[in-house]
Amino acid sequence: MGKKYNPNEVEARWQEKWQETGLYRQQIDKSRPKHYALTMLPYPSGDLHIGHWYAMTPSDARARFMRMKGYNVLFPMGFDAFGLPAENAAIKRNIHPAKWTFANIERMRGQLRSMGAMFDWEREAVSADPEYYRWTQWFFKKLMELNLAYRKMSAVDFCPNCNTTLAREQVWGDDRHCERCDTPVIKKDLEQWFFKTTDYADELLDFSGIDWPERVKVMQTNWIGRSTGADVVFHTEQGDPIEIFTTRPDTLWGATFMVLAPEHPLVGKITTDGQLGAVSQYRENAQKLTDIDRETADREKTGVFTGAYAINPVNDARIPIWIADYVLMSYGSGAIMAVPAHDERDFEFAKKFGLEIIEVIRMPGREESDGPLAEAYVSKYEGQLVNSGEFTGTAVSEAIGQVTAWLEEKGIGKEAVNYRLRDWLISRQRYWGAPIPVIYCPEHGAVPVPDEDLPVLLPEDVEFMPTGESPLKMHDGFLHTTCPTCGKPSLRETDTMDTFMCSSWYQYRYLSPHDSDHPFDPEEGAYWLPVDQYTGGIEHATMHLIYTRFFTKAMREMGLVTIDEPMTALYNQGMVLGEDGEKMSKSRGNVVAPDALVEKFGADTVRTYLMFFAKWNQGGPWNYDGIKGPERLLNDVWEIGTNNYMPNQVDDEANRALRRKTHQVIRKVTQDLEGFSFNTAVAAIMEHRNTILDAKKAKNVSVDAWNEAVDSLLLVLAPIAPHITEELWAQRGHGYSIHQQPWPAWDAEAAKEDSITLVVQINGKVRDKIEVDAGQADEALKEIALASEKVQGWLEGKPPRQVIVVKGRLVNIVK
RNA sequence: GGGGCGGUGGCGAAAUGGUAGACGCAGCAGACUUAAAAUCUGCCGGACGUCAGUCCGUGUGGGUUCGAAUCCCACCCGCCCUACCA
Repeated sequence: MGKKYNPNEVEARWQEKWQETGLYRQQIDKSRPKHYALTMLPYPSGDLHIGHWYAMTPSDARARFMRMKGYNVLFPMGFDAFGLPAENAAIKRNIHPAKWTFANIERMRGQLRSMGAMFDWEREAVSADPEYYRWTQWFFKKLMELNLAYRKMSAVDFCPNCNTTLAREQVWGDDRHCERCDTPVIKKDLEQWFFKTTDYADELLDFSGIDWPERVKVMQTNWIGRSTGADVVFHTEQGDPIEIFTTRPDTLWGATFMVLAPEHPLVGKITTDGQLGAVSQYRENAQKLTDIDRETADREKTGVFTGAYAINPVNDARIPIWIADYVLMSYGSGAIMAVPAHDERDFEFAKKFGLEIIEVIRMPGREESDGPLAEAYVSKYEGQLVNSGEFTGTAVSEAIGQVTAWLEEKGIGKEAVNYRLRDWLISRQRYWGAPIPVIYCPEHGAVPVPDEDLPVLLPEDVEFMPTGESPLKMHDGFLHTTCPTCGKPSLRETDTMDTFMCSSWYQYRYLSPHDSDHPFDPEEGAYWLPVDQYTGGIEHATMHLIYTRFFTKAMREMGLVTIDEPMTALYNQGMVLGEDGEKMSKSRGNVVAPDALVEKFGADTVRTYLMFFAKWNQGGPWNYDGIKGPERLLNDVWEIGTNNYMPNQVDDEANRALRRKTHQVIRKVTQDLEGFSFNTAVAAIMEHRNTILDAKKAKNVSVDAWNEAVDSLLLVLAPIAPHITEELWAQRGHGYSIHQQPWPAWDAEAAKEDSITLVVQINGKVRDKIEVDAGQADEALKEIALASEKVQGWLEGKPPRQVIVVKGRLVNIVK
C-alpha cells in the first residue's frame, strides 16, 4: 500500500496479462447479443499519430462499455496497406514498397498495443497481404460477372511533372494540384476499368435504414446529385440528332443557341470550313487546359461558333451551335440547349458573344415594357410562361410537368433523371496495389483470371521510376502470359486497383481473415453483420462511405450478405489540432507525438485527456498543460484505490450524501457513454473523485459506502482508463478482470436528491434561492416563494399578476 | 457561388426553453520546503458597493415568451466541404 502510481509499469504488466489470457478474443457466442464496433483502419504511414489515438481510444472506450453492458463485442483492427506513399518511399529512398509497408505495420502494431485497446489481434487483416488481395481480386471478377465492372476510355487526372496519373485522393486543394510536386493536374485519355456505382444511385440516396449523421447524408445526397428533367432531341439543319438533358423543359422556347462540349463527337462533323481553324484551336487548348483553369467557376466564359445551326423542335427556330468548355462531356450527353434568359451561365455566355436572349418566363411584377433582362431569371416556382406557344400563360410551377408530358406525346423528348455521381474509376497506373485480374487475349478480349490462379501476385523485382506507365508493364515475366480460354500468348492487365476497393470490404474480412475458401466465413457473417457502430472522420463521407455502401449492395446481389447497408450507425469524430489551433503538419512544427506522451504520462492519462478536452465530434487544439487535469485525476484515483479506509465516526447524513453521488455518477456516465459525450463523462468522474476525497478527509462515511463509491468509480472509469482500473480492481481484492464485470446499475432511489434549491425569480430575474425539501407540490413551492422576505421587498405590498411554477425547480413571479 | 459546422471567462469547455460558466487548465494569495517540483487551502466574467447587494454579460441588431446561450428573422466573423452538373 501507498506505492506510487507508475503507469508504465502497470500498463506493460496488464497488456501482457490481457494477451496471455486472451481477454480480448472475440468469438461467436449466441447466448449474448452481439455488437460489432468498428473504427476506420489506418494506412501504415510509419508512425501512429495523435489523430489515430483520437479516433481509436474513444471508440475503444465505447466498445468496452458495450461489453460491460453484456454485449458480445467485436472490435477488430487492421491496415489499409496498399497505396502510393510506399511507392514514393521506394523511388526516393530505394526501399521496396513491401518492405517499407510491412516494417511500418510492425512498428504501428506495437504503438497500437500501447493504447491498451481491446482489439482482437487474431482478427487482424492487412490489405496488401496476398491472402487478403486474392479476395479483392475475386470481388473484381464477381463484379465483372454481374456487369457491374466495365472498361472504357476516359479522361483521368494526370500530373505532367511526375509523368504519372494520380488517384483522386492525390489531387489536393482548391486549385487541384499534385500532392507530390504541387503541379496542377491535367486530363489524359486512358482505357480504364469502372464500377457501376451509378446503378445504385437511387438506392444510395435512401438512408431510411441507417442512423447516420445528417451531415454525411447531406454530403452524399449532394455528391450523388440527382436531378430530374427531360431528354430532348434537337437536330442540326443537316439532320444529325443532338440529345440534350435539361431540368427546365418549360424554358425550351427560350433556347436561342446550343453548346457542345469541346470533346463532343459531333463537333468534327458539323463544323463548317470557315470555322474549322478556330474550332480546332479551341479544342486543342481545352485539352491542354488544366483542371484548375477549366473548373474554376468564376472564370470568364469562352467558346467558339461551329458555323452550324440546329432546329429547336418546339418552335422550329434556327439556332447557332457553339462549343464551350463550360459544358462537360462527362455530364448528361455533353450538349446543352442554352436558355440565356433563365440560366446564369447561358446568360453570361450570350452577353459576351452577343447572342439572342428571349424571355419565356415572366417574373411576377415585370412588364413587357420593362426592357431587356439585367440578369437571368431562374425561379422554378414563381412566374408564368410567355412566348411559349400553347403554353403561354401557364404557371411555371405547373409547366415543367405539362411540357414534359407534351414532349413525350410529340415524340420530341421524354422524362429523364441525371446524376452528378460518376461510375467509380478503379484503374491505377501504379505498382503498389492489387493487380486487376484480367488477361487480354487477341481472340477472346478481356478474360478474367480463373479462380484457381488467384491471387495474381505482385512481382517483387520491379522498376519504380515514374514513366507515366504502370511499372508492371515493364516487367516481362508479369506482362506476358497465355489466354486461360485458348492458351494463345496474351498480355496481362498491368494497372492495379484503387486502394478504396480494398477498404470497401475490410469489415467483412475481419470476420475470418485467414479463410482461404471464402472472402469471409458465412457463419461469422450471419452472427456479426452488420457493423452496429462505425466511427471515423468526416473526410470519408463521399468516398469510402459511398464505396462501401455500393460494395455491400453488390455483395447482396452476389448472395454473400442479406443486409442492404454495411453500417447501421455512424459517428464522426472531430480532429485534434496543434497547440496553435491549426491542422497538425510537419512543416508547421505543431505535431503532437503520442509515444512521448505515453512514456511521460502513461496511456491511461493520454486516453482520458483525449476524451476530456473537447466534445468528440468537435475536436479542438491540443494543450500540453491541459493534460495535467487527467494526470491528477488518475493520481487521485490511485490514492483512493490503494487507501486502506477506516472511518472515525460515521455520519448518516454524509453516508447518504456519498451514496447519492455514487449512484448519480453511475447514471451520468452511463448516459454520457451511450451518447458519445465522453468529455462530460470524465467531468462527472472528476466530480466523484472530489466527493470521495472529501469523504476520505472527513472519515465520516461507513466502510460499505466507501467501498461502493470506490468500486463504482473504478467500474465507470474502466472503459476510459483500462489499465489503472484493472490494477486497482485487483489490488482491492476483486477477481480478474474488471473488464468482464457487469456495468453497474444505478439505484434511482439512492440517487434522488432529498432537498432542492428553489430558485425564485421576479420577472425572470433571480431574486432568491431557498433550500426546500424535494418532491413538494407546485402550490407549496408557490407559497414558500411568496413568503420569502426578499420577494416581499420586491413586490412592495402589491399582489403578483401571475406566478409560474416549474416543477421542483423554480418559481417565477410576474410583478 | 452553394452546403455544413461553429462563435459562451485569460484558455479548453458545461448548460438545447427555467440558477450561465459544471469539470478542468492557467493565474493570484497562503501553507509545506533551504529551494524548486509535487501536494494542500482559499480566490478566480466585468462594473459599482463597507457589507447586504445591485447593474451588465453567451458575435451584432431585432422578435417570440412569464422566462432565451438555447426558438424565429436579418447581419458580421471563423473553420471545413464542394464547386460551370445544364
